[in-house]
Amino acid sequence: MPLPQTEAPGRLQAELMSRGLRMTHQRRTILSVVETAKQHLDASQILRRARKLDPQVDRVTVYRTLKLLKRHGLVDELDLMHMQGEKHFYERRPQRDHIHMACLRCGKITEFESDLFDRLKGQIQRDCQFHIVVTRLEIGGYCAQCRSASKQ
Amino acid sequence: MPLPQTEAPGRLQAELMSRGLRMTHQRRTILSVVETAKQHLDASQILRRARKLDPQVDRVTVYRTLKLLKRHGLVDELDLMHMQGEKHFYERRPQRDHIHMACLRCGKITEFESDLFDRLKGQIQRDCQFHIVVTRLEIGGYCAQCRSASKQ
DNA sequence: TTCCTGTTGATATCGAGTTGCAATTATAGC
DNA sequence: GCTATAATTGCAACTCGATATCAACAGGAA
Repeated sequence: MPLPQTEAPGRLQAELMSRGLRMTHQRRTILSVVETAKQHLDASQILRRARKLDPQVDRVTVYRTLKLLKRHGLVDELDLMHMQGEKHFYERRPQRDHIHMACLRCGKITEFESDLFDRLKGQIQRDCQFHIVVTRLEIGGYCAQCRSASKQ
Repeated sequence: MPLPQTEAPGRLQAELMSRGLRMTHQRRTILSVVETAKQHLDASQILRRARKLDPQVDRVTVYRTLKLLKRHGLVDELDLMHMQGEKHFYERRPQRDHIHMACLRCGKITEFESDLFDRLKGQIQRDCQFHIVVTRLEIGGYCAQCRSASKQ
């Protein structure tokens, strides 16, 4: 019995299709996982979730699909300061770049947008004649909660 | 015949000793490699250079020493946008944080300091109540040379 | 010089990611 | 709706950076 294909195509899927890429069942599954993720997932987490939807999906296909999405600028790859080994995390590329802050004590990841960051990128493009394609600003430190907790 | 131990101890070595850490021959060798590096080196390059000074130095000791230096905030670990596989690169932590720009075409790494970056960090500390320990801003794109080369 | 503890090296191992290749399948053209 | 074909997939073996274990060793305080 075929799975119900009633859900809306999703932005990632529409993007890939408009670029003339084949839309396989596996890709649809992986894209839906990435698209609906509410946190930063690594490749093995994406695989696990994809397998729940379609047990046939292979590790290799996840890696290949992530590489494809990255190459097309549809997802960003994060390291999150290597706080969890050498894992890489993925998120849909947002409209506006943001900064990732990782608390070295509790591990919480916070996101932050800033005009200053946008201006900094503008300065770099101008002063260095460097055409920016992708940025990654990750900050390690201690979040407000952990700071006040350690003061007591 | 013992190697001449006449060279000045070096800042890294002095730092580690002042923190009460044992100064072994291997550590001295690895520190001198890191300290005199004129480019960003990965672990295997550091090993190769260390072995030229002391063929006894083991891979494992290089990894352990780098981890130690990182933990003490004496070196920074860079990914350089993963342009060369999963290698990590190391550099002595500078007085003032800088940005790394990686050209996606020629691979050149450029460094850049900016008041805006310093102000951005200040904003984050203030607005997010986040105590910054380490930052990493890496930018991928196309350098001036490659941009003008591709226009012809 | 001695002793104790931190450090090292050899080996095995881990885990993320990749490669080669035969089998499968999406899709364009009829 | 078929068919052809080129892209995609799954499997297995593999690469490579990094880590764990543990016995042997050595820095440095007393």
